[in-house]
Amino acid sequence: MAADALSRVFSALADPTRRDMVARLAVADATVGELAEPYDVSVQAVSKHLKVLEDAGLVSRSREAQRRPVHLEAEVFDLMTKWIERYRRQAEERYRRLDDVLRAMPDADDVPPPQTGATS
Amino acid sequence: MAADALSRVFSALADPTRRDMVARLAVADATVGELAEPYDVSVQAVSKHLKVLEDAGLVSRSREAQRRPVHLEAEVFDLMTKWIERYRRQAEERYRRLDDVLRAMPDADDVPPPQTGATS
DNA sequence: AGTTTATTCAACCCAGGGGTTGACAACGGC
DNA sequence: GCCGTTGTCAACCCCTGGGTTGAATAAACT
Repeated sequence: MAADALSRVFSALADPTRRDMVARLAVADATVGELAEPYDVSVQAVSKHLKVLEDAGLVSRSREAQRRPVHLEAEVFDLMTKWIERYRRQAEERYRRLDDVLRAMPDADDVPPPQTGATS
Repeated sequence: MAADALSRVFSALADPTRRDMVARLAVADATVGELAEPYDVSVQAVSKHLKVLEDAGLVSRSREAQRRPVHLEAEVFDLMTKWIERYRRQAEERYRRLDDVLRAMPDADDVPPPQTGATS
């Protein structure tokens, strides 16, 4: 579901096990078996997690003999950081602007003017 | 599930509708009704989405008459960006180091030395 | 007090996610 | 050629997530 790339990346990283895998893959490539070892789940489950990460573009696998070493693809992170930064900045700017407004009118709390209050 | 904060944030943003809400809230606070208007889902569904965003710490609601204006809390973004940047940097550094290694040994492809090959 | 407006709560439905086990495919080693 | 290793596919189970509808709460308006 939610076929778009950004959703897939966020969704992939919403799982602590998968985040941990990413963390470990940042240090070094690894095989499925190696990745599975620390967790007490089946290798199949880990394989599924890897598929999720792969579909999100976070990871690539190169066939090498019967091993399938897993490699972290860090570029996809940009997709997220760009999205996040965009709205973070927007929100911060809005906050700053609000500050300005408040500073500019130090008096007008909420009190509507007693008459002719058509200032929507 | 996955009670940890980071999982909640990633999970919250894994939904396109919720990301769109965040995008709109970056521009201005809004009420539930206002937020619901563009989407063709029930107001209840939107209310649920907001609960998810709130549990993730991405938005806050202040009671004001019978309205519950929704406000974006951008600080939580830091949680994600920190996580992401950490592993992105690590991965990039590793990549750089690999480059160095490859540049340092321009000859040794894969070919193991024909004898006394105990160099694991 | 009664009605309207704004929002949430509760119960339910269905699809998908994460887990399992068991069988299968693809290789390298002997 | 056969066996062991490595990984995936398939079927299944259970639970959560997003959606629905209907009722309940809360506050303003009249």
